Amino acid sequence: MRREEDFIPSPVATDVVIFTVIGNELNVLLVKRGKFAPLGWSLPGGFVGQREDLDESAVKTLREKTGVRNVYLEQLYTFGEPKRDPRGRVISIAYMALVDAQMVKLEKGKDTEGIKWLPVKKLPQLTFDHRQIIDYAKKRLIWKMEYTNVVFSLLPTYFSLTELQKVYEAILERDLDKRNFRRKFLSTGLIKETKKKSQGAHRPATLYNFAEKRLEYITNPFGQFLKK
Amino acid sequence: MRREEDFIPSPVATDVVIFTVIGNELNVLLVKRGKFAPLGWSLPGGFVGQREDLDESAVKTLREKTGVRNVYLEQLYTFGEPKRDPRGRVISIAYMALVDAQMVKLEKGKDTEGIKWLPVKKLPQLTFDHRQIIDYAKKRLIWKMEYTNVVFSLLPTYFSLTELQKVYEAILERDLDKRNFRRKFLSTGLIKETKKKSQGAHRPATLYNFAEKRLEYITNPFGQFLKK
DNA sequence: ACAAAAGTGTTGCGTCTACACCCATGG
DNA sequence: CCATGGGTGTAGACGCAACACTTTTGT
Repeated sequence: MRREEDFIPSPVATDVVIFTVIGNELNVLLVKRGKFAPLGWSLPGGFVGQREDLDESAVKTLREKTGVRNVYLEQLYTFGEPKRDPRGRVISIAYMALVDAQMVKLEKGKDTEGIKWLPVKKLPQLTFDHRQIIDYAKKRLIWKMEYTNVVFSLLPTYFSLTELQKVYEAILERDLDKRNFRRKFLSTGLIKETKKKSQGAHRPATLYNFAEKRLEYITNPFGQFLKK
Repeated sequence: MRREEDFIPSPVATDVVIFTVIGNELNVLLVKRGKFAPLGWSLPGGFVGQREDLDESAVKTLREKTGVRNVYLEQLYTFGEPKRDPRGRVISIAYMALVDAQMVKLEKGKDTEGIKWLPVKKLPQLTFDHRQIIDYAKKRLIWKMEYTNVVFSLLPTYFSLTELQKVYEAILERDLDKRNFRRKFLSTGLIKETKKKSQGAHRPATLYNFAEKRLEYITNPFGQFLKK
């Protein structure tokens, strides 16, 4: 069925789009390649080991760059256009991870000059097809925000409804109605009121936490989760 | 970042879940491996060539087995569990294709004893993790049926509303209300009435065709496309 | 007392669901 | 004329969008 020459294997890598929300903006973690060409900002990633599961490879990248584990991680898509890497063919399995920025300590690798959160709306030029991968990841994230409770990965354990709403607004890039948002979210049963209150200069907000920190599809009622 | 030994590349293959609807049932195309172990029913697939795009590789498999081209084809997910293939590590990029069974002429490959449509609800034991791949593909298909017009790939150019409904019912595995189905589908503007009529023993049905044979997300109104 | 953020209900509109009978044709 | 599948409308329930003021706290 296939020609013999075709059986020569290609290197396989994983690249991880790590998102977080900082100050009302969606940010992505990028590393500046400083040692090997092509230089410039890239997604963190690495080759998949011989005996390594694909998810493991992505988890390892995530742990090496951010120090976090046990966060939301999802396989997105596999990019394999033969010329996507100018140095030779590499097939890349893209992952998306969602983290609470407060939990992250950025750790520079030895091949990299820098590692930084950059706002998705104002990205510099990126190496390879990484811009395309991020665009795809963002679309998927928007979808997931509307139909699932993935948002829990972007927030600390205790949070106010306003903080929750701000995360949605940052990612959907539109304002939501406060009363409708609260009614809708509370009716899902995904979050529980706690006895804690926020502290600060103004009226303290009731803090909530998630009933279950695992991915749930919102089927109540069915239909788009958030309209306006 | 990665250990040297990890750079040894693994073979990469594509496996294609080819669906069609035959007689009110969703079917999948399987080949019976007759030459090389492990013997038994498998998804059609092949290794990705050195200079071959991933989509191309899937298209090639599809063409070799069914003779069709220009049908709906979508990358699904990449399976890479190190022991998924007992002969050694193979990373497999799964695709889903949708075809109109009438357009297909099954073509036996030289490594295969047989090639056959089998109903998804009563599959025999499959080799590797192919059962899992089909289960995943089916979930994705159900989703796409509800939110997009992918159904056009499963039907001939001209079709009646009843035929259209039967395809939905086969895949969603539930009955739909005839009046609601018609109203809903017609209101999307995705199909056009034609002057043709079906022939047969009873009252002739008006035949329709698709306004555009490209994938459209149904955003009218937003929300689940088909309830009951 | 004032600034700032938290919190709270109602109404109108549109979409979805459930449901039963007549129509056109071939045999 | 009968069997078979094609084709049609309405009413009630429910979810969604729009909208503005009061409360609580720290300073």
